[in-house]
Formats: sequence, structure tokens, C-alpha cells
Amino acid sequence: MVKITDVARHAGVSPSTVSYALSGKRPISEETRRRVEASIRALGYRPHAGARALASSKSNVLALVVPLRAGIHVPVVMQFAVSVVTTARAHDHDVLLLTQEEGEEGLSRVADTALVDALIVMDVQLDDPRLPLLRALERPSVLIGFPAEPTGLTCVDLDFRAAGELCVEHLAELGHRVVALVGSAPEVYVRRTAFAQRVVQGFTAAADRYRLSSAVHPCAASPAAARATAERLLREQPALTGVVVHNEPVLEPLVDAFEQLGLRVPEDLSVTAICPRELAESLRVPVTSVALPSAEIGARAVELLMGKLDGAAVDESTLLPARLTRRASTAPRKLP
Amino acid sequence: MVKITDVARHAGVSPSTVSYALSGKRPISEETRRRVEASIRALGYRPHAGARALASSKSNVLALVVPLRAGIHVPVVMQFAVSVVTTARAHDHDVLLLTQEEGEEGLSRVADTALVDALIVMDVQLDDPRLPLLRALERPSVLIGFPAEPTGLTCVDLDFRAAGELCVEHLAELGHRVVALVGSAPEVYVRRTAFAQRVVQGFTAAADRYRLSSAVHPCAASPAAARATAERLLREQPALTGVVVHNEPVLEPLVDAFEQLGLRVPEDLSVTAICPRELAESLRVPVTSVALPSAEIGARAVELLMGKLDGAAVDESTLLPARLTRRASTAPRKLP
DNA sequence: TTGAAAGCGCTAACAA
DNA sequence: TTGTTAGCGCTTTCAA
Repeated sequence: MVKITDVARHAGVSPSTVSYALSGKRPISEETRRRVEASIRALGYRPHAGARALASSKSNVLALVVPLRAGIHVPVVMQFAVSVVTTARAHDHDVLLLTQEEGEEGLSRVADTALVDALIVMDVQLDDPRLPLLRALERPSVLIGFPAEPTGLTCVDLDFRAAGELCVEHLAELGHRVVALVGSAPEVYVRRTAFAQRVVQGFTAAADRYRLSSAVHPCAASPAAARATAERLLREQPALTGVVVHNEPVLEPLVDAFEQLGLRVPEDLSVTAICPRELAESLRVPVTSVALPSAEIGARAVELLMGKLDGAAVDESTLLPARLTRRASTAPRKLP
Repeated sequence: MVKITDVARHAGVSPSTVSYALSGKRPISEETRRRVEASIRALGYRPHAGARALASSKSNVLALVVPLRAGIHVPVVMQFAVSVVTTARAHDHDVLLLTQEEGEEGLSRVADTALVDALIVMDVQLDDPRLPLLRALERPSVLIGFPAEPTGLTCVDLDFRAAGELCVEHLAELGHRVVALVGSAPEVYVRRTAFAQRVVQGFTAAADRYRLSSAVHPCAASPAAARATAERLLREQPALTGVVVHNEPVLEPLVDAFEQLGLRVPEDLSVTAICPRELAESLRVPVTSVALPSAEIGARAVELLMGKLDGAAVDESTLLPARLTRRASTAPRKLP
């Protein structure tokens, strides 16, 4: 293995000069820098990560905790993960993958052993059991999602409450008076997952504000559940003309089910969704939607973390604004 | 930060005794072990990962390279990743996540800096550009998938060739004479992704052996493409009665498309798939399938790597046997 | 602008 | 069964 002393000897300088040439933490003459760089290339030198971590107390690794539970939409998780890795690499960091299963013990393990410098936690619940630990940890962390009590934590997410409101407002402005929210799987609510709760809050608040008749239906992530939900909606709210869907895997089967039940989208029923843009665009009838910007959220999480690692004061709360894009699935209510 | 010398002092032993008590690499008296463990707990000691890696030249971290390209089915990738992480943790290792994008440079970076002890590479192409590097690397690796020339590499995968054969054999034995393979997205074949190619080989070989009339159709991962493929199949092979689907996102829309075109499954058309078991079971008509055991493959990859890290001689090639499960989507051919 | 040298916290060879 | 000690390869302070 080539080490820093080998490079130093080859370049005719001291090891510290090589180190500084690499880190840029002190000025190096043009001439010396060139020699050092040439030697590094000639010898194929790569600094040893462990030695670096030991000497500098920085591992340049971030932990990413991904959820693996019922009701979460896997492609969205992957998009997050990829954007976290990509952004982290742009900041010269790597990403260690942890599963939710490892729980609090996993978090303290990687933090306390200095395996990672900082942590990103996904799928936060309103009353997440990991919060006290994250607050106490000596390493910075960023949550993707807002718990009920975010004080002392750094959180980033789409403004899901606004997303729920925007969908209802859009439907209300199109003249719809009876609306429903088809939400995530029941387990997601049982766990009090933050983002799901906030959509419900936004939906309900806006529906009340506009004096709409409204209902909320959790829905499991299967075509069968989608069909059952569609049937139930029509039974319980026969005058229904507006639906908000916050459940990716169910969006397409739900629209299909409505059409099979004789409701044309958007002629008889307007549908809006909160989901990744690509999904909304990919349906046979492109769906009016509030985009879920996974890549942006992941990138933002990493950047916040980099700020904290640099000792900067960063915003405790980053709510990415919800924006609604009109597509073919919504239309003014037909007058009876 | 609590360090090993603190623990040693607290327990009244030497640092090496603490180290050995932790690693079990030499016998420790019951009495001493108890004292050491008590001190570790009392002080909340956690060994510093970097210091460990430096002294032992083992980081206890594996690299996992995940694909992010068109035509790969994201949930399957996540299943792999999760099973790799879970299995790695069972062997006291962590997992560093790399994206395909980082390419060969990313592999040598994490290997040469000793950030990781070993690597797992997914989405291998028949003539993967990373193979020479992986062969030359001083650290062990395992490929998920078989390249054209696997000599000198350790590979694990489902026996996709056998999977393709099994599906055809099953159809042939049910009396079907005209069959088609609906494969992965065209890009996947352009890249010569190993598993997709092998399915085609198995499908074709078995069809020839049984003297079936057969055709292969790559298909993009969208409902629209599924529908177009269904129409094309019926146009080009009007006597078609058996279909093999090797394309997860397309399975359900394809079956729907066939039914809308007036073909009942399985009465008019028998459908088999190569896909995760859960997907095959979840359709309205459960699909006869060869299961893609992602979790098993991921676990096996980690175990092979652990063997190699322990200096064991492991099989160069691990082909998990393909097994076909009959479900409701296949039936004997109706006689005309 | 550069060099010398003291650690960073741990493991493992050597010695007892 | 245990202790002593020499590194592991790098960063960073101190000194020039």
C-alpha cells in the first residue's frame, strides 16, 4: 500500500506538505503542489480512510436510515436514497445505509463509533421514539419529515399540509362540493406517520373552509383495495365528484375502478393526487397533482447536514412549497 | 469520548485485555471478562471505527453498488439492498451505498482507501466494463448476476436460463404450441444485461426443443407499452395461447390488456411470469411464476463475501435453482 | 512556505 | 491468562 510518506519521499517534501496539498488547509507553492500531485499520480496514492478518520475525527460518511415498512412506496424511498448519495458525493461524503429495523441502537452505534459524521432519518412519525436520541446525539442529524415537536431538530419535507389544501382548493374552485381523500395504508396512520397526518389536516381544513362535504379513507396498497375503496366511496358519498389521492400504488387502479364503475375522469369525477410528477404524468389520463419532489428533499437534507457539519446555523425547519400542476384529470363540475 | 484505556483503567486491566475481551481472539478468564464488560457498560464505551480500521486493516463495511437505470424494477433493487444490509448486520458489517453512476472510479475509490473490505455489485452486464477492475482489485467482490466470462469472479443469481425454460416447458406440457416472451425494456437488452439475456436463451432453447412457434418482445415499463405489446402479439401470432412475462411493472397491465382484447386468462391465454412471488400472488388472477428470490440472493451474496473475507474458498458460481409455482393463470390449451 | 513530531484510539505481536 | 508496546497512516500544532 502506498502511503503518505511514500508520496512525500517521492516528491522530496515532508508528509505534512502532502497532507496540506491534498486538503488545501494551508498555502502551498505552485511548484511544490505540482510535484506533489505528480507523485500522487505516479504512485497511485489514495489516503487511508480509517487513518484519516482517526487523525481528523471526520469519517466523511453520512448515515441514511431508510424505512422498510408496510405502506411506504418503495420507488419514492429509492429516489430519496439516490439523491442523498449523489448529493453527498458532490460534497465528498459517502453514505452508509441503515434500515429502520436497527432502530435507536443502530443510530447510536454508528454515531458513537464515529463511523459516520452525521445522520439522515426518513419516515419520521409524529411521536417518533428516536427523537430524544437524535436530540442527545453529539452528531448532527436531519429528519425527512416533521414530528409533532420539532424543536431542537432540523427537519425538511414537502409542505404536505399545503399539498392537501391545494388539492381541495383546486377542486372547490372547479365547483366540486363533495370530495374525498384516499389516503395511505391504514398502518401508516396507526403509526402516526407525519406526512400522512398532515395531508389529512390540510385536506380537512380546506374542505371545512369551503364548506365541502368530505371524507377520508385510508386504503391499502393493492388494486383490490383500490376497487373496494372506489365502491365504498360511491356508496357512502353518492354525490362525490372530487377525489384527492395520496397513495401512489393505488392511483392507477383507483382511476380504473372508477371508470369501470361508470364514472369518467374528468367528466364525472375530478381526480387530483399528491405523488411523484412522473407517476402523475404516466397515467392514461394525466393526473392533476402536487409533486412530491423526492430528489429535491434528499439533496436539501444533505446540504443542511453539510451546513451543520461546517458549524453553520441552519434553518430548523425547511418546508418545500407545494405546487399544483393542472392536468387532464380535473374539470369543472357538471351541473346536474 | 470514552476510549479503551479508560475502560482498562476502570476494570483494572490492560488495554489489550479489553480489546481481546471484545474480539474473543484470545481466552479471557470468566472473572476478568465480567469486570471488563461491566466497565464497558458503566462507561458506555464504543470502540472508534476509524481507529479499529487503521489498526486491524478491516473496516467491517461492505460496498453495495445499486443500479439506477432505465428498465430496472425499483422494488426488486430495494429488496436486494435491504437483504444485503440485514445479512451484513448479522455478520457485524455495515453497508456503504454506491450508485452505478460512480462507475469504476467509485469502486476503486472505496476499495483503495480501505473504506470498505469488500464489494457487492448488482446489475451486471454480459460484458460489464467493471469486470477487469473487479478482478484486479485487492478486495473480494461478489457479483449479483453472471457476465459472459465469469472466470475469476464470484457470481450469484437465480438461474434465469432455467427460469425461462421452466416457463416454456410448463406451457408446452399444457399443450400450448404458440408462445411469446414479453421481456424487459429494450434498453436492458441494448446494455446486454446478463439476466435478461439468459431468460431469452432459456425461453428460445426450450421453445425450439418442444418445436413451438415462438417470439420475443422487449417491452417498455408502461401500461401503454403493455397494451401496444398485447395488440402486436395478437396481430403477429394470432394463434398465440401462451405468454411468458419477464417484466414486473408490465405484468398486470399486460394481463388487463389481453382481457380487454377479449382473451380470458387462463381460458384463452395462459400466462406465466418470472417475478417476485408477492407480485405473482397479488394479481386478480394469481400468476403461475418462477419466483425471483431477491432476499435470498442478497443474503447469499453477503455470505459468500464473508467466506472470502475469512479466507475460505467459495464457489465461483452460485445459481439458485428456478422453481415454478402453478397458479390460476395457466391452463391446458382449449382444443379448437 | 515548509518541516518535525506528537498524537488520534485501537490491535496484535511479543513477552511474561 | 495477562501486560507491554510498537505500530496502523494520517492530520495538525508548533517551530522555523
